[in-house]
Amino acid sequence: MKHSVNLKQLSEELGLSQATVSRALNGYPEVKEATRERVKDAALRLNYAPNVGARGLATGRSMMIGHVIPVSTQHEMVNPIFGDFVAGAAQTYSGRGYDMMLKHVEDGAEAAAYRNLATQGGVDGIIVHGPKSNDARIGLLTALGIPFVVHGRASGVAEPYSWVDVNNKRSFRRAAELLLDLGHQRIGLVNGLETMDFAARRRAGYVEALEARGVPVDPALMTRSEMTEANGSRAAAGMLAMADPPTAILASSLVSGFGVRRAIEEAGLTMGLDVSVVVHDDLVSYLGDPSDVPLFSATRSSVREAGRISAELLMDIVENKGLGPKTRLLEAELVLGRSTGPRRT
Amino acid sequence: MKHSVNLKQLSEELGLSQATVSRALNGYPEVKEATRERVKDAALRLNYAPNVGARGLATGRSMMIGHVIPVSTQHEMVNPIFGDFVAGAAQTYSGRGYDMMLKHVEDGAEAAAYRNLATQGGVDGIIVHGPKSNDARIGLLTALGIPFVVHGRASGVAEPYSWVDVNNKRSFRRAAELLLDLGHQRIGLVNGLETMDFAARRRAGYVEALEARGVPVDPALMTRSEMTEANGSRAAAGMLAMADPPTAILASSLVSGFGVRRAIEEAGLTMGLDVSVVVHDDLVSYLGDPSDVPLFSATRSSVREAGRISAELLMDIVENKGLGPKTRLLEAELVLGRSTGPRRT
DNA sequence: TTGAAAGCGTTACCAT
DNA sequence: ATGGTAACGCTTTCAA
Repeated sequence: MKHSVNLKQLSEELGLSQATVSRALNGYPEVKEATRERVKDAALRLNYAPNVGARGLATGRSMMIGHVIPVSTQHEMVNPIFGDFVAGAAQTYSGRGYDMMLKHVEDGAEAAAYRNLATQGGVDGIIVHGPKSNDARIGLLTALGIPFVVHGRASGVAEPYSWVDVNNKRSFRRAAELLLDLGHQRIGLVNGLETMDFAARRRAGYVEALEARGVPVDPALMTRSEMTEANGSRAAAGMLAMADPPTAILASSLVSGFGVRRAIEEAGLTMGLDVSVVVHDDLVSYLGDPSDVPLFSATRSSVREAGRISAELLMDIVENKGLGPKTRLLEAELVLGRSTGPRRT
Repeated sequence: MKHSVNLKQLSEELGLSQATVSRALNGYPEVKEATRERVKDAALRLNYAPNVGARGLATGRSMMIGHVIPVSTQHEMVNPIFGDFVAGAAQTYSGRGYDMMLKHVEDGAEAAAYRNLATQGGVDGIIVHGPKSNDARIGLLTALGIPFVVHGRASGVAEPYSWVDVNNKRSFRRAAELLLDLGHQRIGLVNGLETMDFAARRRAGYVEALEARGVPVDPALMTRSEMTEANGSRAAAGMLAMADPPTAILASSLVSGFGVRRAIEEAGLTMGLDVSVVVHDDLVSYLGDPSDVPLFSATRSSVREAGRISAELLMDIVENKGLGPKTRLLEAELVLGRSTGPRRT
């Protein structure tokens, strides 16, 4: 049983030309209103929907935006914020008639994958996830001439490009300032991998705050590793075992914050009393009321918002509503947990 | 600057016909090896990639699988397992030359959206997420004749269809049996919304276990609500406030498990001592070593595996490698936490 | 206000 | 082993 028709069949059924039917359906003004209604009815009745491939061929636009899933084969963790970002973006696309394509790319084949994505005509634009400080993809996509927006920034890239990012640097400067205000002089930083641009910015903010107060920056108090609980725990444990341990720790994510908490407990210390902890989180959390949970809060909606904004920006670029590269700097969420003055100074 | 060519330009450059070039690139055996090499080189050099729309038109296949994002506008929570499932699926698609399209659908427009998805020729198959016990989408997609695989099952649907599911019922039967073995007679169930098929199955397993032992099933000990921390907490608090409170609680997810734990603490009780807790989890967790965490463990990889299996199954169906509907029943992860015998009986 | 026909970039059938 | 050419289903220019 055939459950749908194509344009030709629809037009024959109506006794109209394909051209007229197409115009009627696409809202061209020159079509008589009566005709348009008749066409719309028939389209609905016969279950007509234009073939996307054919339409793409004819218009040169695919109405599709590509996202590349940021999974490295080495550490096979899917970034937990990815789901929410994508959900926000997809919703926004759908509102303007676009769809979203998700592409999985193996580690080695990165360049080829982006090149194909840009060449195959399958997508009108691309969102770049998880930029490194000096990310080759930006140059590549610029050269290829396909519209793209980076979620995050690449500090090492000189040429202009469009991005949407959270204010990581200021967020970490503020967090450090807060701890400094409380009297802490030795503040540990448990950071993510600093090849990732966001992590580098976070450290910069932290360092900036210390230097502004003349507090020495101790490299031994700055760790960087993938943001897992185990790493956070290891990093914090190392610091706490020092001869001159930190009285406060600034953790770069919900996940490493878990590890930090664990390390503090295992060291026989009390969080918020012996050691203050501040966690930055643009991460997925499933906990409801922050007041019940000392360590972190839920910021899922902010990630979705970032997805929405990036999507909007990219579609504008695709549709040429904006000329040069555009950017959006968002507020970072800063979650304060158990932050008191130093105790054992 | 043009950075890529189409088939025509490529063939002209080579002095060959488009047909030959196409065959060479698509691995047809009748092409002379020397020619094939020459073509491949040129394709790489001139940055040729076949236009997906045109190819789709010609072949009748889009090499794309559609997923519909399960976000209801009411409770705007993206299911946390979605990200991992999708990552597993995307990886599998990519291995066989498929891509993944993610479609956001507003609550009201469900039917129309699936109908278009099936009609537009944009996808070769569909994965259905979050089935209700009597899910209309299954009948719709079957009628439309497009290949699809359901992640989960719809108990109320009589017609055959393909699905991949976790053994929720047996998992909950076992969990309840475990608690019964420990001597518990009053076991609370904090379940998800039972319009969702998985939640109904979970309750069935729980009830089955109790009835098999002749333990009365108390409706007051069975709650159902969306699986959030707040709901889990509310549900557990209600039970604990009863004249005859449960000595053990079976929670339907990591998230509600959090809430249960909170309620127990707030009631001034001790988990594992006053109240035992067992959590079922096919959910995302970011914690490393389960031994450190009494309540739950990480099962992210199992969700990705489900994504992989569903993807593989669907592609087989699309490619007609299997005839009738096929199914796969997976082991459910059952996480035991602080489960001791009843204390205050 | 409508129709005819020329693409859009492939693949696949039929020749050679 | 290779070439010519008709689809595939749509949009859009040009005519009427």
